Amino acid sequence: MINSSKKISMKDIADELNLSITTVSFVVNGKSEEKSISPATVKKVNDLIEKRGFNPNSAARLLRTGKSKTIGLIVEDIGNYFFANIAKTVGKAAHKNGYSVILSSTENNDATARELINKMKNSSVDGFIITATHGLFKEIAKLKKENVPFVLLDRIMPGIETNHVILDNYSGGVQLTTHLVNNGYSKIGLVSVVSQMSNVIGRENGFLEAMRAAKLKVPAKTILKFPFGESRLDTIAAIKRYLANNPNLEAVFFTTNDLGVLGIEAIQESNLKIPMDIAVVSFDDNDLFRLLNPSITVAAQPIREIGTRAIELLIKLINGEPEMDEMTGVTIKPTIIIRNSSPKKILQRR
Amino acid sequence: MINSSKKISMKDIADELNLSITTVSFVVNGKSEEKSISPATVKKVNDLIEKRGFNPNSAARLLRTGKSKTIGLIVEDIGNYFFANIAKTVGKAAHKNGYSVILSSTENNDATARELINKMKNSSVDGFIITATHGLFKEIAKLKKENVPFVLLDRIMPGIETNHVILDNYSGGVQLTTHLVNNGYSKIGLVSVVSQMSNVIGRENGFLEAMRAAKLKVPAKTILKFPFGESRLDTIAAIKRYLANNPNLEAVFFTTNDLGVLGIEAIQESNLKIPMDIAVVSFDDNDLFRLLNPSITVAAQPIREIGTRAIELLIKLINGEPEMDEMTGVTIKPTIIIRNSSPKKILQRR
DNA sequence: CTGAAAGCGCTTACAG
DNA sequence: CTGAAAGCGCTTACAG
Repeated sequence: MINSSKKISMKDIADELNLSITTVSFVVNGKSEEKSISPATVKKVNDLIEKRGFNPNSAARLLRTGKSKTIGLIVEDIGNYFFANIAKTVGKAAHKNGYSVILSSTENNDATARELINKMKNSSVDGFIITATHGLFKEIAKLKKENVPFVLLDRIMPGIETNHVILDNYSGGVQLTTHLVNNGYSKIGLVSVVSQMSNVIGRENGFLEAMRAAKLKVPAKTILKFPFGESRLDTIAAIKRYLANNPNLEAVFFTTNDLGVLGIEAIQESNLKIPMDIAVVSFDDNDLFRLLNPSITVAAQPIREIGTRAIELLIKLINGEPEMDEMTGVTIKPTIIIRNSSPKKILQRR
Repeated sequence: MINSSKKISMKDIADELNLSITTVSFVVNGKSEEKSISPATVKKVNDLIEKRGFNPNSAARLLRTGKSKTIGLIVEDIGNYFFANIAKTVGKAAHKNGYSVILSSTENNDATARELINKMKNSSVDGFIITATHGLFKEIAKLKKENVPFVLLDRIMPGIETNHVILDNYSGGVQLTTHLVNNGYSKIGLVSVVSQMSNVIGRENGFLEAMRAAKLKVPAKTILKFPFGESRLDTIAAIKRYLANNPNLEAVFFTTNDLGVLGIEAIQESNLKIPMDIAVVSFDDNDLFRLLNPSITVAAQPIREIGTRAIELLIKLINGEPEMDEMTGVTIKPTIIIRNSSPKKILQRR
């Protein structure tokens, strides 16, 4: 293919100006002061760069310097409201600091996550923000051992001390549950996801602990858990069955955004009314929870803050600011938003 | 910094095995057959690679070959449901084909978009999927002239023929409006976004044409438009004022997902009931529209199909499959989902 | 104030 | 069946 508009290099600029590549490189990299390049030369170079539309080849630069000015963002599911907005926040801050971001979803699959980390590692990202999956222990340990800058987001890896930015899931679980208890509900079900990750465990333990503190029972059949990636339809059907099998349940606690949405769908399809027939609380917030009638009580995550703290921490790590062996853990409090799906229990029909 | 776990290179492998880098490179790149490397050698090399955890340096490879195996995805707003799911679909397909994706949002800002394209260009992405902004004519024209593989998503650039995957926005606008008309609504307002981009124009023209065909008037004050990036609160306040100023409006057509959500919020805050006080239709679908009571009639975009077609087309372009000067345009039909926000008009209170 | 040259880690045409 | 060597486009220590 004849490419008339061939990419232009520093050599082209240097040749045309009868200068050395060195000099061009100095002005391109803003070192003209430091290297005392004459203002006249600087101007000539800059003018020609402008005219020719020269852009330094980042592969060459990366190969030479080892700095890609790229960060790897690995999330569970970019289609999810929470992670999409994490990506938005991280992306903005990254660009402000001159970084690009390579993004990928793990779909909570260990093999995918491993592959992503390896791939990004040898495409030389300068650092990672990672939403870990359960089986990622070895990879995370390796990143740490290799001094790769990274911060864990949303969940930590039990057994490894790492930089991280997470939510206080336990507290959210306790608060949401206690709120239900205080409003008079005692038969409270839990709909969650099969996971050994710290975020889910935290929410579940918060629920369990609050129930225990209130001396309330949690029979096994009032706990429903889904494997990640269960289809929408199957999930709804299972929740409907669960509701039918637990006719005297007074309230349900959904531990995730996605589950909350499908739970509401299942409740509607079961012709149950919130909160008359069943009260509802959920983790995470979204448009549906806010605008549904009745609106849904939630433990909202301060998404912007989480994203911002993560990228700021990562950039510091990349710049070697904190001592490498000193870990920074940030835990952010959820915002409990009491809405209309969990009022004081007066009477329920079921 | 002492880095005990220094990155291992082909040279290390070659030296340890008393082979040349050439041979190692051949087996790494699966050319052992073609170059008739002895099976014994291949095994030795592969074993050591495994043992040492060698990964080829992609910067070096890129510098040499010019292929980065990375695609650039530029969307309007990754926080938006539509684009988040486009990113998800594109990411999956990309990985399946061995590509990474660099992602960024333009926030509908020309300068940002320009910057992103330039940055990605010199970080040598193999191709682009771009949600264009209005002022991007020059850049798009340049990409085309330089034979950079790219496909425009969601909206085309008037005046340049390019590969693209878009929705039939006009048809969606016509269908949604005609549906309202057929159900007896005549005073129908339009809430849209200030934009000269083809997608918005298409939806608006569809609305206008359907109204004209039905011989219905569209007074100026029943049209409300927002600049991109208007704050949530300001938008809601403006829609409330609009509703108050148009007390005899019978229905509203929202041209985007985000506007539809905020519109519903404004309607709720105005103590108006859908559809009794005002009927509603919107472009795009989401959890809220599906589960709200009443559920909202929409023109849904087949997101997966759009994303899949875009990435498939791009990969073909990167592989030079279609003739470079032959453009492929894909237009996908929206799915009209009639729900409860736009029933046959019996009586309205306002 | 400016330049010649080494080297980052690969791929590949050529040689044997 | 395997290897020596050039070169991709930069950055930077060193020299003058």
